[in-house]
Amino acid sequence: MSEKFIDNYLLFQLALASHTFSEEFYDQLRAAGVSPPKWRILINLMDCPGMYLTALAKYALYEPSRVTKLVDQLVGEKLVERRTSHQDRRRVSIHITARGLALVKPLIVQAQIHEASVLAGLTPTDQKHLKSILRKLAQRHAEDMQVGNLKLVDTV
Amino acid sequence: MSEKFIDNYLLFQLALASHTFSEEFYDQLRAAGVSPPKWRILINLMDCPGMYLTALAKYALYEPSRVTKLVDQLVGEKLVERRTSHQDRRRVSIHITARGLALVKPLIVQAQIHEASVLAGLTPTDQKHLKSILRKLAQRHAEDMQVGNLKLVDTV
DNA sequence: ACAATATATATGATTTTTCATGTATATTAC
DNA sequence: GTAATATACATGAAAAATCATATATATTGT
Repeated sequence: MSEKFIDNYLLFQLALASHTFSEEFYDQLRAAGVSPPKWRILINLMDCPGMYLTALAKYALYEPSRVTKLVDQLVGEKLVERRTSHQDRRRVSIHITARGLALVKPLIVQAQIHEASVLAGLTPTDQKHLKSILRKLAQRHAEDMQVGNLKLVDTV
Repeated sequence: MSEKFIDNYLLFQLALASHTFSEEFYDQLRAAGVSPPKWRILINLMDCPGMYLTALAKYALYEPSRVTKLVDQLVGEKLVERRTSHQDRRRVSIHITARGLALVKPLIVQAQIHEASVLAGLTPTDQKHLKSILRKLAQRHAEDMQVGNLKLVDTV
């Protein structure tokens, strides 16, 4: 029972929880032929269609140059498309296609079922506390990344 | 204020929290010339010296073949060493060297200071709840991975 | 004891990811 | 209006990570 540093170190505890449950779900994703990075891009575009590439990168937690390449692939599969902004011709807004939606929608259902199975391991009180605390922690990301006041989409 | 799927999806909330705070600390690590994967290996060996490679992989959340390569590098830097087990000659136990300890110890202090700064954003009650819930969630990893009854070290 | 199977780690090819830099457009300062 | 700077995204070389498989040793069943 010797107490290890790791076991009470918040960053490790968060990484462990995130890793454990994400890998569980990623197995389901891969079975459906979707790589985890593609899922992360598609689900963010579902929530916020037409997001600019940079905003998408911040929300999906990837570097912009990586998102460029992921989008290249997704465009090749006709799951998303690029549109150059007319307001600012440097910017590219990314749109999920009907095909992309058709792929991602059933996965959202699976994700919700899986999430429920994870939460089922906690008491209802713990469930509420966890979500509430994670929301508070998320505000720090918004501040650090200036995600809050970021221009997200191409409003024509 | 439209509620997005992502913002209330546990796996994303966990990934976001983990990513945000880990990246904060990784900046400090890189400033000290230590890559995040090397830190993860070293800190786990600090907690449990002589761990077998497979056990180390499970605790550090990496695939065994990746740990082989990380250990190769760390051996090259004389931060760890490999020892073949006499009980089971397939197994390799990894030991942190004095040089490795000297490198990692000050980083632990930095990690604790950083962790405190993260927790400072929460009320004491939330802090307690968060750690307690994350411990409960960690049990699932132990079960899934059979980390609990795994033979960890080379007991000579 | 022997064959068949399983486990621990390593290896090398392939794929991903990162890092530094390039190109185009926009913004700011003068 | 022009030069200087900043921003958005893309590109390509380099580094890292993954995947399938190899090798060595252990374990199991007969």
